[in-house]
Amino acid sequence: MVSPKIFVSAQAVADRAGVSRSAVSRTFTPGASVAPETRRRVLEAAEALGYHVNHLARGLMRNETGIICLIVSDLGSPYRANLIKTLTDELQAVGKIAMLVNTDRSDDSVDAALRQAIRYRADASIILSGMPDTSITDLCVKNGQALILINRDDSRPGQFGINLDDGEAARTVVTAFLRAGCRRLAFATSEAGTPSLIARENGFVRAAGEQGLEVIVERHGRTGYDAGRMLAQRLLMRRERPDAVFCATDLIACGFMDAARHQFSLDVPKDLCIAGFDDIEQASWLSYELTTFAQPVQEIARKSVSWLLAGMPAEQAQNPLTLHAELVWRRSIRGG
Amino acid sequence: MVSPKIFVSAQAVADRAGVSRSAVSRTFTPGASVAPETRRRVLEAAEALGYHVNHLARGLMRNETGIICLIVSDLGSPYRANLIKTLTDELQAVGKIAMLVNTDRSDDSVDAALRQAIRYRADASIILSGMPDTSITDLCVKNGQALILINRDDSRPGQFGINLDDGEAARTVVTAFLRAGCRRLAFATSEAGTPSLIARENGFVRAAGEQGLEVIVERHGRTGYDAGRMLAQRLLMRRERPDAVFCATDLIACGFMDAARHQFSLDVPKDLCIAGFDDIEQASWLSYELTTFAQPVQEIARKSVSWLLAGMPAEQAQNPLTLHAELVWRRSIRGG
DNA sequence: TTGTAAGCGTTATCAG
DNA sequence: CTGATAACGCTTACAA
Repeated sequence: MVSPKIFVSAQAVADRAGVSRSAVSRTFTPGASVAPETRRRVLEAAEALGYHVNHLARGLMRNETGIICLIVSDLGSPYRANLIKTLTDELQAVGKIAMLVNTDRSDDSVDAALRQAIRYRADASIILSGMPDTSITDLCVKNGQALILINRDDSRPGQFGINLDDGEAARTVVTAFLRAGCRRLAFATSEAGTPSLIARENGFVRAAGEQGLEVIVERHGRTGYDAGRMLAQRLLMRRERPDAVFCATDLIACGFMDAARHQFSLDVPKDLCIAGFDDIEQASWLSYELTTFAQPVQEIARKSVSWLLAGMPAEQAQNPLTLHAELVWRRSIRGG
Repeated sequence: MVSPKIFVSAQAVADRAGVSRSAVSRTFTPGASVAPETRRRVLEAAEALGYHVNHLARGLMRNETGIICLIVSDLGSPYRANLIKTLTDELQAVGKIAMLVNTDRSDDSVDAALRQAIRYRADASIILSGMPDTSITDLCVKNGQALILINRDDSRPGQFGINLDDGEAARTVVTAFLRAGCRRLAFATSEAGTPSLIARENGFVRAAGEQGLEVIVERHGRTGYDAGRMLAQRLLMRRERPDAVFCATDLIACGFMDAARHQFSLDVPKDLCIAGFDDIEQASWLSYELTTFAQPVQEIARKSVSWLLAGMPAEQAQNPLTLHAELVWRRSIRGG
């Protein structure tokens, strides 16, 4: 950094407008009482000088910075990118600003991220992936920092959790597979062990069990396209090849489908039915036309923001909010 | 916001450790001189109290906040998401933090974003899309805010520009198409009019012209998959169907390829050669295997950050930096 | 409605 | 090496 950084201050504006600096402050404080004429002169001077309120100093006094910290891993994936996009949109719409912390590098980096949030006195942190230590989340809550956990499944007091009904989605898939005449069910997932992935797996195995069917569960690597290809490799080489696969995410499903078609020359959905989860953009592409569950991204973002503004509704104080993931029917399962 | 927000201050730590607050400050300032014993006691007290330096206050004094503002549209697209991910990674590695502003909503929102950057006294802004008014960029530069423009093609003094050699890439494509025996060239692009898209178009038309070939340029809608499908619809219904298409981005190429195969039953690359640009993850998926140009994302991020830290190298003071986009050869062009 | 003055949590300066 | 003191740019009683 070489720059001089000489920003214009409220004092300078006050001098030019011939008023006190409090008058300047009030002009830029919504709802403060200031005479129209004073206001006009202040705004004129501010415009001429290129004045912008220093939000750092303001945050120092007001004890509210307007900064919301987004803590996220796997930011490059379509689902996450979309969620971030929607969240920043909603935040900006109410005058907040997003601070972005990427936790791809290491495992304890969620803690580090949360510490950053505290240092910048963020009004809240939204955790989209990874689990922080309770010690540090306690610190956040103690310091009055709101904490929102998305798809993380746990619900400690003082935190706001949003989850999906992965269990119900899993039941829906089993029904669809059965109706398509499938009997040999498989679940393809990664080794990540994320709460939502686990919920989908357990839900699927249980629902299949209730129909008297056993599920082959295969897991491999990091959640993504390559994992899907690898999982197909393993599952489709079996003697008793599955005829229906529920993939933990759409990315896995895309990889799985590609391997099934291009490497095993299978016809989807004739030889093999596939379902995914997330409804990423690629799921609707002509090469996939994947039947999947849509994450209610918009609603997740809206609920989060409204909670930030209005405080936690009493009903949610203890239990996390559970939203519905809607089935999007496309061609990867027979007989829609 | 309901929360009380009682953060612990340096004073509290000083009291507990039995030292002055300057001692506390020095303990957390890299390179400041403080006795080991004092340091130990301060750290102990800080740990016990859960103290974290207030970066807002620090920024106020130091005139350096550590905040870098990322201004971006189309954040959900694979290329942009990946760039953001890489940039935040690189920024965090040197102790900076990213502030994210989404400019999808309106056209003048880049200006609004830049104003946010000023309000929070960001050390720099990195503009990944859209063009701000010169009036506001001048304001940034005047205030000592560094400004980095990526793929924006212009180069005003005090700003740091990074571009790709789209022209050379275009020449390379023409050569590849000719070698594959293609004669009827087309360029598929959106109506966005982004500098890089225009550079690719002009470069392609020119390079083809040098070989005595004319290019059919078709443009439609917003840059993305759907535009690609639509463009295929138009181009492939022509009497003289093109036998080679250069798509302005990979997303367009994916849509184009899908439409060509699934709606026009064409064989890629036998009936039709396709090239894209960006090398997004999907380009390597088995359903596409798209020949494309890789954006040097890592290098873009590295250069940006190093410029932030070290200041602008003299050679780049006037001219933007031009990086090379490497051809990634896959199966969508015949005869690699 | 306005100005004055105190204070937010830091860091930089400067004696000791 | 340490501690007092003065900024930094703002908001907000409080008094005028």
